[in-house]
Amino acid sequence: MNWAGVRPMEEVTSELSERKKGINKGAWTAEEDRKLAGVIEMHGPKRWKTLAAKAGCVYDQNVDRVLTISAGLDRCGKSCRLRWMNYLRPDIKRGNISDQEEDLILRLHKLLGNRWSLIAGRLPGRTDNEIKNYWNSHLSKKIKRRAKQFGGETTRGGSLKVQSRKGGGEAKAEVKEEETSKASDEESNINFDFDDFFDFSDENPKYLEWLSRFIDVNDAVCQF
DNA sequence: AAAGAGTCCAACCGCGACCAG
DNA sequence: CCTGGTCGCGGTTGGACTCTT
Repeated sequence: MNWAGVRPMEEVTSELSERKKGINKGAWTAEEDRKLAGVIEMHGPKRWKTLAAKAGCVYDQNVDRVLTISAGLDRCGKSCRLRWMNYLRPDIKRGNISDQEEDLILRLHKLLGNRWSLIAGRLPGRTDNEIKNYWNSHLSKKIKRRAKQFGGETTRGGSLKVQSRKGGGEAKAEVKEEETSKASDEESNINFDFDDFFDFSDENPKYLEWLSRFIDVNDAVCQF
């Protein structure tokens, strides 16, 4: 292989981003998916802006050189990240939310409010977007129906709200007594009730075993 | 069969936090 | 300390699909 005239990755990256004036929007095509998956396979799911520019390049990491350049992804880094996180990731679980998962979502939402990423973190293979959509399309209605049915009585304990921490790094749920998450307030006639949340007395053992894979119940109780 | 209403979900947007220079 | 780039989050939107009339 003759490397003469083959340019370093950094040079190509900056040229590609220069070239890109129009950013593509809307639904992703199979070709875009393939390009994005390819470039993530090589570089890992990070530096999304750079990845978007690199997609379309055939890159040999052994020699840090670009072998060929085809049309890249006219997508912003944000869009690439979202596509990967919500659709392309290999560990994504497809299919319907099970009853057990639904129950866990309900419990976690009571505890955390609209902290979808935290909730998703307890449900392997499920994305925050998926859970958020599921909540908005199924569960919120279900709860409203139930509340109507039982005359709005949804709580018997004190309320606990979770500070919303938008953006940045790993999620740290800071539990605070006074906080206002606009969205959680909306549903939050549903106040958190420790007794209720951790009351597994009527659960069958099989479910508890499943649940314990995602929540260390003892740990959780101790934290409060 | 057609039109309107309702539902679902992928994708976009705006914002705030983090971090390197 | 400040600033710009980047990332991740929750809210919202819009189009495709399904259901109802």
